[in-house]
Amino acid sequence: MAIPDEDPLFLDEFLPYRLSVLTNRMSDLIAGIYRERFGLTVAEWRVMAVLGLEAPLSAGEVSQRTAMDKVRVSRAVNRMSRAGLLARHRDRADRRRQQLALSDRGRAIYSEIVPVARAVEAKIFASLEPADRGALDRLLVKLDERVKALADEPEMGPKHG
Amino acid sequence: MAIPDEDPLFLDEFLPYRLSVLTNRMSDLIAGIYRERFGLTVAEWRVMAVLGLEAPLSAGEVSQRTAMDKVRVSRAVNRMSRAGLLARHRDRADRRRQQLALSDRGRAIYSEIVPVARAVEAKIFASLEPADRGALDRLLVKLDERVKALADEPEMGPKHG
DNA sequence: CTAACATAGTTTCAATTGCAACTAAAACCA
DNA sequence: TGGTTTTAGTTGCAATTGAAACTATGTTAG
Repeated sequence: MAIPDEDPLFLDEFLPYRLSVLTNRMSDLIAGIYRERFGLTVAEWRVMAVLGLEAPLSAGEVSQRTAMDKVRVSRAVNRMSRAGLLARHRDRADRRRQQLALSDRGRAIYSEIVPVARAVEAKIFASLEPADRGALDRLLVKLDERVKALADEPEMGPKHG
Repeated sequence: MAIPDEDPLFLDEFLPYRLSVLTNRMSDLIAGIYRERFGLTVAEWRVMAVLGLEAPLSAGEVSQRTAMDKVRVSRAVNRMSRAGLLARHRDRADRRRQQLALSDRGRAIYSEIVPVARAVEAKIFASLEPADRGALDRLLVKLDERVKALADEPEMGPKHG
């Protein structure tokens, strides 16, 4: 038999699968909240989150800080600019860049959305003891390092190896 | 000031964000391996994983077991059928359904891919002590339950509330 | 039996995505 | 200085996605 009965692979015990399903569920939940209450996509929320903390930033800097590629940032910035949530000024020193910063309206929404984001996070993690949260934090750090390292290995690398 | 300096929200300390970034990195890594070595997408791998364990299944059953919507399953099944990886037979008792099962060729690839999937999982989780893995397992169960519960709440629900 | 409804799976269509090509501006260098 | 290369950000395009409509079949109620 080709089926390895001795050591079957159950998808719901397979950690990458479980992590993916959980994360997608969580993302959908959160995306729904941002969309409904603020008319923002997750990409836009991320741009807002970094600009709310540190501004002005160039699109490239936003890209690094949000782990989103520059196309996604460009589009999020465009929508937000059209919606009057942020201002873009060409950087005088380097006219390829633009300095991005939240507008008053953007900052107002930022002030509203941050507590909501915290509340959602709190609701999600309410099932975890404080010790569990520390553990989760530690695990995520380890896994993230590991996955980044693996992605850089030639044998496992991204794209064609 | 609109910026809550007292309690700033750092994106890289925000758990939904961190989970999302980690999972996307992991997915990209794994997707690359399946694609390169077996010419399969993640959706196809999932279909293969459940059919390798239990067959025949209908598309709907595959959909439940893989947490993928029926459109995605339909397309994965189509590609796999064209590639000769699985056989579809109309269910005699209910001619709307089809019974899906891996072909010999599908089973051969299944036998090859399962150890690879395990090896990738092992590589990713090699940085974790056995106790850590137990902890991760426990945390994922708790979080998944929690997120599912929240998604069903009217106030947080999916789509328009 | 038949009309209404329900379900399995496919297809259509519009939105999202990201790679690659592009434009504009800077940096390098000979 | 002027040509080549690099970088910031945008746009074109093709692939992916999923909601909603659709087709075919099955079930239920009258």
